Amino acid sequence: MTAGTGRLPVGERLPTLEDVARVAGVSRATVSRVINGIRNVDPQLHEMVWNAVGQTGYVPNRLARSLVTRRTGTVALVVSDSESHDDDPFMGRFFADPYFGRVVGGLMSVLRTAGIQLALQIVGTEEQRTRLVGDLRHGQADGVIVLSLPGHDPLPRMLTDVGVPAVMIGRPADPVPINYVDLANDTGACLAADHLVERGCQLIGMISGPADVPASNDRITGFRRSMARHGHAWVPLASGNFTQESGETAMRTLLAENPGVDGVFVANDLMALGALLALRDAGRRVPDDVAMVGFDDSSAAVAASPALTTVRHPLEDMAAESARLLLARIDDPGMRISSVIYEPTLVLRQSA
Amino acid sequence: MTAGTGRLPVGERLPTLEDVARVAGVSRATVSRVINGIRNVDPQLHEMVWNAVGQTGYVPNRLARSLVTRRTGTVALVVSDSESHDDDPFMGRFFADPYFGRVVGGLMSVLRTAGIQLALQIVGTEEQRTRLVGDLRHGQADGVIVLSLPGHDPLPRMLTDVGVPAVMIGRPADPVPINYVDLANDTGACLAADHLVERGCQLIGMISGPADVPASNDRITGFRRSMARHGHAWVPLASGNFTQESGETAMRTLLAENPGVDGVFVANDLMALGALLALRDAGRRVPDDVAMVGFDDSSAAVAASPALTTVRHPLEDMAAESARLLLARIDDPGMRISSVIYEPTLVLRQSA
DNA sequence: ACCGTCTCGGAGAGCGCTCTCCGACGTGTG
DNA sequence: CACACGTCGGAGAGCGCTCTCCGAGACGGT
Repeated sequence: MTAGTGRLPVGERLPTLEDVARVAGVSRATVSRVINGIRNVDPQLHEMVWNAVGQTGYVPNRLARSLVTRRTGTVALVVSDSESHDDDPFMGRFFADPYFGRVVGGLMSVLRTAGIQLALQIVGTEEQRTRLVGDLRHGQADGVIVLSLPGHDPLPRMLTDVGVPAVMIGRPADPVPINYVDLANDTGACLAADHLVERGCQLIGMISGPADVPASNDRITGFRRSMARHGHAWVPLASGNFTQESGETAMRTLLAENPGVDGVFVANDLMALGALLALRDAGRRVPDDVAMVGFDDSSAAVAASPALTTVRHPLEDMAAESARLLLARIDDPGMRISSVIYEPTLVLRQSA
Repeated sequence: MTAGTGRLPVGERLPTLEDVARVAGVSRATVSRVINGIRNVDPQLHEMVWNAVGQTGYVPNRLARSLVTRRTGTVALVVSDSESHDDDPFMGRFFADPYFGRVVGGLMSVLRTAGIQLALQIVGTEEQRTRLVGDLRHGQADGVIVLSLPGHDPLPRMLTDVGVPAVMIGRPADPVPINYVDLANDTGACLAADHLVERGCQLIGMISGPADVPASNDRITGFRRSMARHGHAWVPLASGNFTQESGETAMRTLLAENPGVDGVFVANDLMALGALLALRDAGRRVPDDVAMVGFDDSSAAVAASPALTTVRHPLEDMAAESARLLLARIDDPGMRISSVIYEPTLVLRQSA
């Protein structure tokens, strides 16, 4: 606990372009040209200007610049949650999940080299959504990365309607002409199903996420399709909400309804962790009695015991790609809308 | 893959204050007053203005407003890493760690209700640091939350020198007159030591983090102090870097050098996870042969098997508090510098 | 010697907003 | 009836920057 006054540089006006111009003995325009490296300026003036910049300690004011250039050097990361409202504890869970961090990490790996900062926005209410779109139209950010949460979100449509450069991570629930980067979730589920079947499992169940999340839904359909191909028209299914607890509960349900289950595909690693607990409680060994395949290849997968065989989700790469896509889109607004789908791979460990 | 033109509202200029004024038949100043709810404006004009706003679909331009008010409604979250440089893979690890997400979640819980957005900045190089400070002086953000990484970081000092409102999460390595929010790491370590001793452990070791991180260092000194008080002047120590792998390695080292170890305090849960693996490999049961206490109470702690007894680190609360502190500081720049230290608690589970 | 042509720097008009004046008007007082 | 006083809206000067003109000068061709 130290006391202090905060030493505000009261009245100490920061040097402006005008000041630099005065010191260098040229006009504002010339300084601006030099600073922005534009065209042919006499080398001598060029040097005088840089000297003046050094002398005054001038730093351009990004705000003022943005006002006229309509470029901010900022990309917004909006976490849109159309269902929940302001103080929803759900958001806490969301941020604690590695998903968020991995996305941010992937985005930043591209953005930071481009010198662009990420502005995090959470929108829940209708009003916030409208305000966000309004701000974006004004060029508050050069573009936006949308992370869509459960439910049918009106935001993607609103964004495309006003022509704001946008890229979604994860396919939008409703068909919207928007760039997106996604994982072939169905293929991933197929991988899991194939592996469990090849392993000799006879009764294979699935623990799914909420059906209204496209990614989750795709995993279900992919799994069912693959299982059907292997001659299992019907598969036992229990659903959770991607949390560990829900995975535990779902596993118990599955076990109760299908005591003979000897293989299970869990739609994300966190739920798989919970499922593992439930199996242990039930006295089933993994993988001997029940084989398990997770999804995401998160750090939880290697931390689990037994370590989880899981479908690898290259989230960082996808986030990085979405950043690249957005940047390209910003540079060329006429760019046609395109999306890139990543193929998942199966990572073999001990659980199956 | 859909094709489209991106529907830019070319030439469709957004309505400005001027436009609203024209429609309402008043002056710009009056519209501004109404929009900002200032002073006594004739109720009739008041209504006319709001009608005009509705008619035109006017949305204030935050940039333009910020330019004159010197307020942006943005707080910067800077992750300062004085040691590493641009493409350091370390950052990837950092973001994937729940630490980052928990901090963001805590910050946002406060900021979003205040209608403030978070701008994420990563600064590695000297140049980036200077630029950041320059931008901040210009009011690019109203204040900044600093997340300090390993090493002695010059950023806190730079920030206070120019009088930018700033709050650190985690005590600065060097004494700097800056607001910060921290955890009583030493107390937490004492808690762990006391518990292991009370449990009857005879030879208690520690797996620490890097010594140059203040938080990590405090855990070491706290642990040593408490152990000394219990009559153990010397304690076996192995250090890691907070990753799971490093925890595994450290545990092996500890085991090799002190085969009789029957208790271990691990400076974070992630390393504890690794240590658990190493112990299993070595055929030691937890907690029967070796008792273990972790630190953080992260999701990894409950996911581990056995579930980890750990020191709870109320990171979300701390982040929220730091946001509150910053907001207060922004409102009242003369506020004296103060810091708040949180007390950790021990969460008992199975590992000890 | 005259006239395009080209190079390069300056003047100045904004970008969209806020906020300080200042003047107009209405009311109460000597 | 003249004057002070208070209320409220408008004019206009910025905030710090960019960028489009435009004019001055240099240069070469006829």
